[in-house]
Amino acid sequence: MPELPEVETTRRRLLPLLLGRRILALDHGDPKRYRHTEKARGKRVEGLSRRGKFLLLELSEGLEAVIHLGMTGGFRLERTPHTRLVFRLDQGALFFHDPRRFGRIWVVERGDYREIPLLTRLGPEPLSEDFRFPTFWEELRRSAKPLKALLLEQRLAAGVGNIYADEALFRARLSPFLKGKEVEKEEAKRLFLALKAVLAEAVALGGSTLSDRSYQQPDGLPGGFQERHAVYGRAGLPCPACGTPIAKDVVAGRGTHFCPRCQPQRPRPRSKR
DNA sequence: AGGTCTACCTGAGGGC
DNA sequence: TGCCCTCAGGTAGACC
Repeated sequence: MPELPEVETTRRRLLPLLLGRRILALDHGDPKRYRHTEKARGKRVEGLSRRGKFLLLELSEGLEAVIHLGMTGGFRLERTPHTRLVFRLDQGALFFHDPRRFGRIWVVERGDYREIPLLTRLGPEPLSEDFRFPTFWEELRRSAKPLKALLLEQRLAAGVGNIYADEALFRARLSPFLKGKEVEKEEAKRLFLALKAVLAEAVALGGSTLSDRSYQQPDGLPGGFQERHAVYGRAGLPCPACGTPIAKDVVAGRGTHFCPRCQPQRPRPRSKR
């Protein structure tokens, strides 16, 4: 599932293919999912950035193409059976592949995100200077929601999805069930640092490619972070830290993996006396 | 306010 | 072998 590291890797690989190119047209037959794409016709690609899980393609004449990969979206150099949209360029083409069709594209006036409310509600970029512990801690302690739900909301940090939420909680040794307001400052600090570390490491390895290979780069290259997963997709397998079998449960409606021993359900029982 | 459920999609994998 | 069922998850929205 494309989360921050996968989207960032996609951005880096697409950059040389798109920068300076002119878009001849975006071809598709699905105007509900791919909005106002006619506006991109004839525009030049001036930049490619990322915000959370959104790719932002800066176009000439003050336009912007906003792309969300959904669960299975990605770019390919050749047409696939699940190509949903084609970027026809002055030199070559790029194929938007998306078996489950959860991906979305909007062409808008630059910065006009009225049709994309989530994009305006995103919290800070966890790998940027904007990600600051005091704000993180203030938001965390105000909420009665479980940590897993908070991480998926995109408010504490933009771009975290199911895989990296589970991996960050494991690294911070915090239960996904623990409520924000039950977290102590030291624990919050661990989570803050774990998020940065796990995301940075995953970006450095090109993200995670799962066994269904739904996520890969345009040239077919897989990511390398899946081999570092400590808990995600490892239910029943031994915890890399203590050997206890990894548990799987549902939190916030999502499959959630954790080590019942390293991530106890209650905050660290403070030793009395 | 938080929790839970459903919908949107389709391929993969388990069970029989 | 083959069919049926369930699951997976990013996000929105309904409802308790």
